[in-house]
Amino acid sequence: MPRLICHVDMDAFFVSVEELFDPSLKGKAVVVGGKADQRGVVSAASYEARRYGVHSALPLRTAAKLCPHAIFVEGHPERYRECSQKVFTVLNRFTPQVEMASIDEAYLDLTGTDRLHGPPLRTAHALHEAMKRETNLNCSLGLASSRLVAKVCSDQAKPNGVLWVLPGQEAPFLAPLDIRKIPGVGKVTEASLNSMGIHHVGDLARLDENFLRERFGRWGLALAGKAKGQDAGSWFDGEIGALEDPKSISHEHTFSEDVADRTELETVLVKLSEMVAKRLREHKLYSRTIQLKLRYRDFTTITRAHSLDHGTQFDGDLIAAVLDLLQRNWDGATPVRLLGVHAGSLKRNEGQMSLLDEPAAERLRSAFRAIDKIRDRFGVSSISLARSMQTNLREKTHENPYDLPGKAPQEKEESIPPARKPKN
DNA sequence: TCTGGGGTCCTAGGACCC
DNA sequence: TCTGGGGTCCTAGGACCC
Repeated sequence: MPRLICHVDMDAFFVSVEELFDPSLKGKAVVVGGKADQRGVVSAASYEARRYGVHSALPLRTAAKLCPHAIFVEGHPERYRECSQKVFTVLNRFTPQVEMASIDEAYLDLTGTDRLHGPPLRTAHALHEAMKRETNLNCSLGLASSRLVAKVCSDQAKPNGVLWVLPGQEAPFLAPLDIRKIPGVGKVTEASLNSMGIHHVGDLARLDENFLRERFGRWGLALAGKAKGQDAGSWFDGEIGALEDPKSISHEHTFSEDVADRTELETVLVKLSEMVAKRLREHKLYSRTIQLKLRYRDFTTITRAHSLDHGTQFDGDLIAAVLDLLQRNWDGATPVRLLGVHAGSLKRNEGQMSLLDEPAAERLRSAFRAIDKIRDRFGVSSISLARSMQTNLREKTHENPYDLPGKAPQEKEESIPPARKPKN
């Protein structure tokens, strides 16, 4: 029996959520992502704004030129997460086999649920209506025998539609579509395929697998499978709904104007490190590879990594690694556009090489639990390790205060600013 | 046009070990 | 001595997705 996969994709999700909070936006050209003159790109555009050529990833300033009368609104990640949770709740009632693929889309495995919900189209329509009723949001649904076809399907069904591709009809459904409709085919692959005279999925499906493998390596094999609607390649395969740990956690910041001041760069790196470390602790994960990212004015971007001999989830370790990487890789003069801190090689435990004995490690963890609670209430910047405020001192004394992951808990001082109002 | 932020996966070279 | 082959780790960069 073929699988029955449903892909649910929320329509103009960020814009629709903003409309829930401000109904006056409805029916207007709305751009979510920031102010019209900011450095940044469009996160989402309403269908009205799209008519002027505005789309996500477009620079905000360009969007403003294309659609001068558009309303530009700041994004609200908390609102989107909250709505995403409601979406999940609705879906989860139809089957426990739900997997949120991102904040606004999900896969459901509906194989064998016809006795419970009826035939596929009836199930899909029930889901569609339940979503509208309970979240006030529109979505589009794709039904098919593979994730890949279901995803392409929901895209074809947009906006606010339902589309089912019957088993056996995958190839004829895909054949006339533009190659770009295949998830994983972006600008570069498209250009490359176009140069070979391949424009539609059907052209690709007719090609010899070996030819594609010679031309594109393993990616070529995956492509051949995709052209036939198979969940070929690694990540599309597998159970729906299996929860997995994240593989990396990162935060980055683009300055509104390029910065060449060391202290300012270090201050931002400390903050980014603290945010990453906090999320490592929330996930109960330890990272062994800390990476610094630098982007310059001309957009050239470098990443420099350092692997530790033990995993860590503590601010000081990340800060030490990242400041050291900056020291070694930044010339001290070139203006910086973006800074990033990335934690990779994530594990559920520290590994064998921990520098701390277990009681010390537990004292540290408990100190950080307290710190994280304060940060949850008052914001990340409300509390820092005393040392992390002394980036200047490090320069002057030529010693690195972060060499050890919190030599002892008493080294950390809580510093709560006098009158800082809690958010909300 | 002047390019965010959070991710995943893949490739490729060099080190290092057996 | 002029020369292997495989496996794994580390690092850097890039395509792609939402």
